[in-house]
Amino acid sequence: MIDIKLIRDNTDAVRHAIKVKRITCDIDRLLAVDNDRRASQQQADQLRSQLKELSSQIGHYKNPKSKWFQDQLAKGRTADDLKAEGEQIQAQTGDIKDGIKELEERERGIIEEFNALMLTVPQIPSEKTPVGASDTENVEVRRHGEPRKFDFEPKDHVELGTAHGIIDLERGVKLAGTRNYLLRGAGSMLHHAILRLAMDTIAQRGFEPVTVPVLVNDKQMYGTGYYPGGEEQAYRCERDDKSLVGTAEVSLTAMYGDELLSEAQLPIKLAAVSTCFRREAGAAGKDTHGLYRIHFFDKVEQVILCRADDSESEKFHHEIIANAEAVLQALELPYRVMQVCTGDMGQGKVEMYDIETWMPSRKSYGETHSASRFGDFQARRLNLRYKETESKKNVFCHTLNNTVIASPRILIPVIEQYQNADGSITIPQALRGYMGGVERIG
RNA sequence: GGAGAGGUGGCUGAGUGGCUGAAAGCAACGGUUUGCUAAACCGUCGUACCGGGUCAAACCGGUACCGGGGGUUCGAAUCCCCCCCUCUCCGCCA
Repeated sequence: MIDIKLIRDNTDAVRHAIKVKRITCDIDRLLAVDNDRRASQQQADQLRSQLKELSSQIGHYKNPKSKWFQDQLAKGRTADDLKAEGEQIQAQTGDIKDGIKELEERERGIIEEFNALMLTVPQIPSEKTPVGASDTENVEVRRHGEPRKFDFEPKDHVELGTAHGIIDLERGVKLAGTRNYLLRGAGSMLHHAILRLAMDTIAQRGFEPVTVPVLVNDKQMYGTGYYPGGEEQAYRCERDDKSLVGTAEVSLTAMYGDELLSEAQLPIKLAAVSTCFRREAGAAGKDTHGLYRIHFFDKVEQVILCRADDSESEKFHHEIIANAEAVLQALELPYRVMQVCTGDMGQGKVEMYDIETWMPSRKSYGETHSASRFGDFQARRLNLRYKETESKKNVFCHTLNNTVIASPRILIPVIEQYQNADGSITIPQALRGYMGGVERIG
C-alpha cells in the first residue's frame, strides 16, 4: 500500500509504475472512489456534528442535577417547561439520524471498494531499476567465482543423490505427491549443516535469531503483500482462515505489526529458519526435475525494519545482499548478482536483486536468493510504525528482506560442483564442522 | 474442549449512560536548579481521516476511535448480541 495523498499528487508516477511493472490497477476508478469517499465523509461528519450538538443540549434538559438546569430554575423557568423544550429538541433528531444512516450505508460500500483498490496499487520502483518485461531483461551486476571445468562427464544432483541414497524422490512423491522428496542420511545432515552455517553467519552479523510460526493469520499475508494476488501460490487452511507461509519473511516482517516502535529501537535485524510451503500453481511442467522447484523447503531468511529513509534502507539492502554472498563465498560456490527489472519485481518492491548460483546440470545460473526493499509498502499494510524522536510524528518503517540460504535448492550446486570423477561428493570445508568432520560422501 | 475472570492511550491503571478523548502513575519531550552520573521541581504530551491554512510546517475547525463487528438510545468506554484474544482452573496431549 502506498499513501493515497501520493497517489493523488503524483498520479503520473503511479501510472508509470503500473505500466512498467505490468500490473492491473484501475487508478482512475480509485481516484473517483476517493473523491466519493471524501465527499460522503464530509456530509456524514456534518450531520453527526449536528446530532451531537442536539444531544448535548438534550443532556442538559434531561439532567435536573446539572448546573445548567439549576441555573434555568433560578431564572424562574419551571421543570415542566424545560422538559417540554427538551422533548421538542429531541423530535428534531429523527431526520438527522435517518440521514446519517443512509450516508453510512453508502459510505460502507465506498470504503470497501476504496480499500480493495488501494491494495492493488504498486510501489513506485527506484530510478535505478531497469525497465523490462520479464526476467530475461534483468541486469547482471557482478559475478563471483568461476564455474568449475570438469575433466569428466559430470552427473546431476538427482543421479548423484539417488546413487548415494541421500535423495529419495520416489518415496517423497509416494508420501506427498509430485514435487516432494526425502533427504536421507548424509543428505539430511548436509541440508542441516548448510542451514546451520547460514544461521550462524547471520547471527554473527547482528541479526536476532527468531523461531516463528509458519501457519499465520491471513492478515499477515495481506500485510506483507502476498495477498491479494498470491492466494493460488499458498496453502491456505480454510477451516481456520490461516495460511502456511511461503517464507519466514511473512512472520518476521509482520512481527511488529500494529505496534508503535521508538526510533531508538531501529534498525531491527531479524533472522529465522523456517519451512516454506509453495503450491507452485501455474508452474505445471516447469522445472520438474529434481530439487529445484518443490512444494516445501527450508530457508534462513533475514529481515530488516529500519527508519523511513531511502538512503538508509538502500544501505541495508546492500548489507543483506553482502550477508548472503558471504555464505555463498564460504561454500565457495560461483554466483552472480542480478538487478531485477520492473516487470519481474512484483507489486510492492522499490528495488530487488536476485542472486543466482551456478548449477552445472542446468548449465546456467539458477536463482537461489532474492533481496527486496519495500520502502513503506509493507509497513503501511501492517501498520508498523515508529515515533520519530525529532518531529514526534508517527511514521511507517521501511522493510527489507533477503534469503540467507534456501535448501535443498542450494544442494543442487553443492552436490554438483563438489562431485568427483569416482562419483563421490566432497563436503565443502565450511560444512565439515557441522557434519562431524565428514569429508566426503561415497 | 468445559468453567470462570479480563481486554481502556507508548506502558501500568481508574472509570458502569450526558459535565469523559478519557483520572493517576511511569516513560517521552521542553525548561529551572544542584559541580559530573543521577535526582528534584515546573510545563508539554493520543491516533487516524476530512476540511481550512502554509512553499512546507506551526496552527484552526469537524468526525471517528476505550480488542473487532453489529444493536439499543436524543446520547455508549459504560447496556445487549456475535466474534477474536489473554489469564486462571479442569480435561486431553508432543
